[in-house]
Amino acid sequence: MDPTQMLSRSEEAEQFLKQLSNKTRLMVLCSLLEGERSVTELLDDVPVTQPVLSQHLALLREAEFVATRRSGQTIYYRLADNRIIQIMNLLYGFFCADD
Amino acid sequence: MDPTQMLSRSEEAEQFLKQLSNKTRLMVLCSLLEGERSVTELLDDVPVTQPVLSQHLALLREAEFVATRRSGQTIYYRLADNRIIQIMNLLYGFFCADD
DNA sequence: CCTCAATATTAGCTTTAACTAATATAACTT
DNA sequence: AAGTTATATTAGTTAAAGCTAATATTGAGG
Repeated sequence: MDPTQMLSRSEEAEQFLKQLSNKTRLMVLCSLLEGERSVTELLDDVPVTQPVLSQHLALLREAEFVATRRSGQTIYYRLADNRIIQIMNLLYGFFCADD
Repeated sequence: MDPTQMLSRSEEAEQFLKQLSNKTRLMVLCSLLEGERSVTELLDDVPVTQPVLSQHLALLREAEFVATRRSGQTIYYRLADNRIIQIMNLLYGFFCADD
């Protein structure tokens, strides 16, 4: 591969991985692997304060890893990137299998 | 999964991903996908200075993502973690396919 | 032994990520 | 309209990652 392209591909991949490299975001994504969840439901699963969760959700939205739908005051999050599903399944196998 | 375990699994996964989340390290690992490489050979492939490359190699060694073998003054690096091969192949598909 | 080539390490600086605390917005409920 | 629940945002601080520049180590060859 030509060097300029190799560099820019690795920068994209770096960015992608960094957006994933956080325990709170991983727990959120893992929870969403099972299906749609409201913020309150996520707060039950993930041991963080509400503002911190909200900040991580904002990042996941900006990365377009997740999408949302509103129903009244409740906002439901779901996975929106097939690459995330693939990576999360791999990571699940590495770190969470046989539990 | 029990909450304490979920947290510790996500911390492990976070750590694992962070060690991967760097363009230089990704280029190194990508190069090593094709086989063993000396530091000098890696320097030809990866656009960084020698000390920077060496720092990233140290991190990859500590993570045990790579292993080394010495031959005279030359040190050869190779992939040493099957999880890395799997993730790199996935990332290659996401970011480098059809080039 | 002295020098050169290959590789590694350390210190200092800058940038980026993540947390806390406080506050804001938006939509139901009475 | 006022209160309450659900969610988001912002400012400020701290900690971690990455770079540059300088220097150290290790092995080979004369």
